[in-house]
Amino acid sequence: MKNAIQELRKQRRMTQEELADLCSVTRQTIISLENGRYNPSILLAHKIAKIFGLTIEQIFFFEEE
Amino acid sequence: MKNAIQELRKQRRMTQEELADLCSVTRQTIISLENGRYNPSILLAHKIAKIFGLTIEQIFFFEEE
DNA sequence: ATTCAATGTCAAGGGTACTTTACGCGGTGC
DNA sequence: GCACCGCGTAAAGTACCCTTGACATTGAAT
Repeated sequence: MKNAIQELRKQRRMTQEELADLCSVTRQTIISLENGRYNPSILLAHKIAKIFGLTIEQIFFFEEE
Repeated sequence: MKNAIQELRKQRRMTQEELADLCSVTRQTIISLENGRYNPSILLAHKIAKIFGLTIEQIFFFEEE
C-alpha cells in the first residue's frame, strides 16, 4: 500500500518530527510509513487524513488485490 | 471507534459468514468488529468499504479524541 | 422434540503496528 | 573544522489484529 504522506508533508513544509507530534506518534512511525515499511492502523490513518484535511482514500492508495 | 457494519450487512441481507468470505477474513473477525471489540486494520477497513460501495469514513466513526 | 442456521463466547498463538534507544550520514552555517 | 538539523537504520519490547478450534444459545422449520 502506497501513500502520499511525504508529498503532502513537504508541500506543507513540515518535518517528520512535526508531523509525528501532530499525530502523537514517534518520528520512527512516520519514517516507516513514508518508506512503505508498514501500513498504518486505521486510527493513525484517520489522524493523518485529518491533519492534511483529506480523506483516508485520498492519502492511502489501495492497489487492486 | 464505532461502525455501521452490522447495519449495512443486514440491509444487504448478508450473514456474518458471507461477509467474512467476501473480505477473506474469518467469521470471528466480523463478529469482533460488529461488537466493537477492536478496530480493523486499514486494509480490512478498505475491503469492507469496497464491498459496501462506500468510503471508509462513511462506515467507521472516529469520535473526537 | 429435534435439527439446523446464525450469532455469540473463550482461549491460545502468530504476525505486525508502534515504541524506545542508540547510532550513522549528508547538507548547511558559522 | 565543528555543530546542528533533517532524515535514515537497527534491535528489542509491548500491544493488538486476526486466526483456529471448540463449544453455547436462540429462533425458525420440519
